[in-house]
Amino acid sequence: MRFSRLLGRSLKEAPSDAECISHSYLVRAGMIQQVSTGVYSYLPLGWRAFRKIENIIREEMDAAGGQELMMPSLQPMELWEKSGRLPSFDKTLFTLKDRKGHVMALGPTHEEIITDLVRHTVQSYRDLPQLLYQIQNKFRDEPRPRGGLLRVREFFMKDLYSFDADDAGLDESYGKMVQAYKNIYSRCGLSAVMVEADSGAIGGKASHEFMLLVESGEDEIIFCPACGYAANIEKATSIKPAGKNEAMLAVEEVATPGLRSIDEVAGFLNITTDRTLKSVFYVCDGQVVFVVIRGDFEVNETKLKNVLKCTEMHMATEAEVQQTGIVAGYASPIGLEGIKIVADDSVKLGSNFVAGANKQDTHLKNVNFLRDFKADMIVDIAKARAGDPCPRCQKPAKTERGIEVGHVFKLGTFLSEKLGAYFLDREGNYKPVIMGCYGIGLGRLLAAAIEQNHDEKGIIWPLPIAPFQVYLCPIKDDAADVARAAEKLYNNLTAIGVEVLFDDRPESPGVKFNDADLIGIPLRIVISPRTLRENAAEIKWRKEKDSQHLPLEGLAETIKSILSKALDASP
RNA sequence: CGGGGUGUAGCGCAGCGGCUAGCGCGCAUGGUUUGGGACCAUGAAGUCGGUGGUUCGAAUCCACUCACCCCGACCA
Repeated sequence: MRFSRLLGRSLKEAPSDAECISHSYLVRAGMIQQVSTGVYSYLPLGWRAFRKIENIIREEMDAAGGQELMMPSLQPMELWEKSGRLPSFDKTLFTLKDRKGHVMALGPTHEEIITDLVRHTVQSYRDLPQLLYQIQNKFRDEPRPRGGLLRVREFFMKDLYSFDADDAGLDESYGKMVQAYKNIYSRCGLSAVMVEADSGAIGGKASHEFMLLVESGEDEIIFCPACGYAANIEKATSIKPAGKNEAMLAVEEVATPGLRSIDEVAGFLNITTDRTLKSVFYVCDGQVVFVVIRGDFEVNETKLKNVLKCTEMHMATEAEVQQTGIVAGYASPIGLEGIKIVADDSVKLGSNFVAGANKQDTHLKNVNFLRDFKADMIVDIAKARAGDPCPRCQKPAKTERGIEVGHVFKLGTFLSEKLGAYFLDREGNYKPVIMGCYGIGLGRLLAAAIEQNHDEKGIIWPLPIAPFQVYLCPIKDDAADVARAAEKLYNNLTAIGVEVLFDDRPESPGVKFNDADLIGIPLRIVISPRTLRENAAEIKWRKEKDSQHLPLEGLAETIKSILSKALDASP
């Protein structure tokens, strides 16, 4: 490709709305352009990188036994009503009306469609297993798109759905996909970690996410360097350190004027926060729930939502709290009636806690679980903490941030039952197909790759997903011999299948070098009067500082073998 | 959905009652340059987000509205 013909130009200044690196560089390098909130066009350069990723994913899906197919974005609401997942998608679902007033949805995912498809095509255990996938755009009206390509409303996703006759089959399909995913990230030149995950709106049983670890990531993970335990913070557990276990003392009131937060109260009474009980209120499907947890822990809302089995949950507003008669800031589970109380199991770890008195400016000392208050549920709803012991091996756990670039689920049979995807097994029994689903967001993976691979000058593409492999950069190309040598090398490289971006623009060296760094093509070749004096060209990797000179003689072949060596060596 | 913010040339911004709306980058033409975002000259490019109002006069003040951004809620 000749740079002079390439659509899109680089920008010196980042768009003012770019808050993360990948967004800024993608726009500055002329790879994407925003069309609307969370809606982007890909320009040729960005699309080439995208297609590299897409091809790697397709190859791995095929290698794992997947069959590619295509399903519509336009989906009838009836299928969503049938599957019962409408409430969990709710406003996230884009809907529209056809000319007859019939409501349709723009598919946020395709489990409903594929299950319906399988219902018509799979009748016998002989038709199973099936691994079916698609690489298509999906639509979700996100409450808040952000970060350029990291969280958008229209996005490309590879989704594979597995259909098996029994649990052993599901385990096997799941295992194949986990391996395929590891292959994909590694072939893209990226290092991803697999973590245990909450299954969220998709529903189902076991679930894992694949994370690219970057500081700017919006997900937090807990991991154990000693045994390898790793989980999304939404799912993670850690061992809660026991508090002081003393003989129970009599409850007494203590005046705490104006002190509302745990830190203020603990500071005032000169005790540590693990000697206190914290009260938090949520509204779950319209019902107020009182949550009590030891003061040094935070509530993990995902866990809470799961134990309450509710579809909509939010922190109670001031007004909602007051309606229940609770005194905000001084709330207490003691003597509370008519409200569901959920206690974290940390309230059992310790004694003689300080808790609210349900009375303005007052707390209670020496509060003990069971003696002074009870709970409707006593469960683990605490956020796991770095530093606390790992649940597997008891060594201290650590925390990292990451970007979710893949998610796999064991769905089980709830969708096949709802949508009627049944088969006859060997014994003639009528059974629901057992499902799994496995998704990768392509645009997000592209952006995450940049978050993980860049410097202050620009992108540093891993070779396998770079839009071009080589940036050919003649300098002083009004000198006839430079132009001639560059043209020749460009033709030779192209002829043997090397992907070259040929910077044939009449620009100064500084402009070309800076664009080369910004766009981030892995290998840069410079031809100038200086190199021609030695009958050579300068070769430099984007990720490295130093360059070397190689003879022009047979250079195209030399470059090709350097590239294939590098591709083989990539992680 | 709550709070905050921004809409002026392709991009980044200034102008915030006074008449022909500016700057930098980019773009076009010509010339001089050429190993890390060169320089000179000339030039093209704007319904000042939209609607309505106040005023002799509105990019500027007011109201409404739309779009976009940030924080939170929420969310693969």
